[in-house]
Amino acid sequence: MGTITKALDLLNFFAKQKPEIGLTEFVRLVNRDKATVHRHLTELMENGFLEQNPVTRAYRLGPAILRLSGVREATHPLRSVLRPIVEDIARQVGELTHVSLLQGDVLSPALHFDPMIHGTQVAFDESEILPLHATSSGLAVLAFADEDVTRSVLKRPLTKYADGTITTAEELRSVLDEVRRTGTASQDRTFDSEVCSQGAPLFGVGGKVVGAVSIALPAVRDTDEKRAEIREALRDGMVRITHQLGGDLPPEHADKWQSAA
Amino acid sequence: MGTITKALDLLNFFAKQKPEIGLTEFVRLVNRDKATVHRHLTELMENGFLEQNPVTRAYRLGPAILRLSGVREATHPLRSVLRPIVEDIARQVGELTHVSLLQGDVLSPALHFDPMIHGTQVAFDESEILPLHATSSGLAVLAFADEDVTRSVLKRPLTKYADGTITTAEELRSVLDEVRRTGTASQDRTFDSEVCSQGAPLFGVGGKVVGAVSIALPAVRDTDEKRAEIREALRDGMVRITHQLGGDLPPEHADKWQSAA
DNA sequence: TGGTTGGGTTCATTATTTGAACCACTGGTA
DNA sequence: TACCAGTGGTTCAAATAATGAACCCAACCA
Repeated sequence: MGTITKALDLLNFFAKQKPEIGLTEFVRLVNRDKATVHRHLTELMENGFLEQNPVTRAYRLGPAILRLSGVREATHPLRSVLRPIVEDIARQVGELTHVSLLQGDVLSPALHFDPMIHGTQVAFDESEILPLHATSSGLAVLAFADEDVTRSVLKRPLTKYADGTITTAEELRSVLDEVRRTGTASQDRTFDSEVCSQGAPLFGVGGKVVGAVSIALPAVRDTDEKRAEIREALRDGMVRITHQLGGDLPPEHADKWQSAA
Repeated sequence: MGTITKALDLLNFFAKQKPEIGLTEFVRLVNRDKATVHRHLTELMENGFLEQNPVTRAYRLGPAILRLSGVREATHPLRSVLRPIVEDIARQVGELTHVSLLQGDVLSPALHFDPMIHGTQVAFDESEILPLHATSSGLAVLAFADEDVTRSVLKRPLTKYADGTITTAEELRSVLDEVRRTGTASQDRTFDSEVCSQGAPLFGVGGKVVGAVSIALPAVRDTDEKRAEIREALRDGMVRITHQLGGDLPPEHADKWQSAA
């Protein structure tokens, strides 16, 4: 792990629930020497990626992020392109729909929309990083990703998040086979103990997986009919989004989703 | 310059006009060894800060940025808090108004709004980094910043952007004295050869400068009356924004702006 | 066929990162 | 008052990780 990665990794600990993190807490989180962490933090700060709360001395994300996201969105307007499609899917099935992008061996949420037509909702945190092995999005990605992504996921222990989480390599492989057969991943309480979800992969140019679109709903609403309805919506949605991204369905798998269109 | 800074520095070359940059172009831009640049780029990519155009192999900003800006905006809603005030100021004077934040010895645009009521407009690029010595925002910041910021600006040569750019240390110091007296910085064609602007500092907790609010207009519209009108709007605006940010005016200077309220 | 420009890699050398121990401050408390 | 535990931050020798000259490969083109 290079110095750059170590430093950038620090940024991943920020989330909506954790907007400010102090030096000592960081040291505990990453299990590295205090001096090292401190130097990384100050260097990130000098570059505007962090700023320091002047009273608590805790660190928070800095203004450089704002500028960069401005550039990214201005030149590659992913969110604005995705938003109408995602909202459409969400309204169609009446449940929270989100798109995440593959980033190394982890998923980074890009956009979500909840039509809010039910009394209970899934609490989706757009700022939280999603593990590949414990989410339907992640499994949809893994199933169609290069073999080395799967290998790098298996290198680390498969953290158990909820009752349904896959924790063994064999189980994972067999689930991935199933996902490859059907084209969508279906998960029951694998990441959150009250949430079920289904996901479908998204492809970029050349048929490479770039992320996933997924629909999540409270386990209590997860009936068989609803599940079928969601699967159809995802098949349709993943084709639309992939096309919008300028991507191509991998020819050897294309029939799984296109037949639905 | 540490490795982390070198890597993060690469990200600063992206702007709306330059959304994708190849390896060789990067090498030219930063004047470092190709192998080094390549390693930095791939490490940034592994962390999702960059992604690669699969056909041209050029690099562009990656999805990690999106997630981080989501966290930052969710936990420290700067833009959404600033937007109404900035729009109000812009409509009041009828000219482009923007807020930038101090980031090391450079300014990073955070938000801008153009009421678009005239036939010609200033082309403001929210993705471009602003130098401190050549913009009214920068001078407003420098005038009230710690002395070491000024020193670090003077360490490097003062790049000439347009006819009016300040290029000598003496000139800069005398202008800063003037800015400290009046509370606002006024600049005539210092960054762009057709644009005039005025700026006022913004303060955070404890009266530390955190950035600037500034109004820019085509030189042809820059009359004496308009200039006075803008100055008043800025004085009023900087007080409102500083308060919104939870900041305090430095007591020894406060009268310069508050008298206007 | 040879020249150019692009992206990417290798490996010995070198310089930068690292971490144990340290200091300084704050708040609690005996 | 003195002591402790908890912050954030710094130092400097030792070790690891970053560096860059030279290299390869592919595409383009004349």
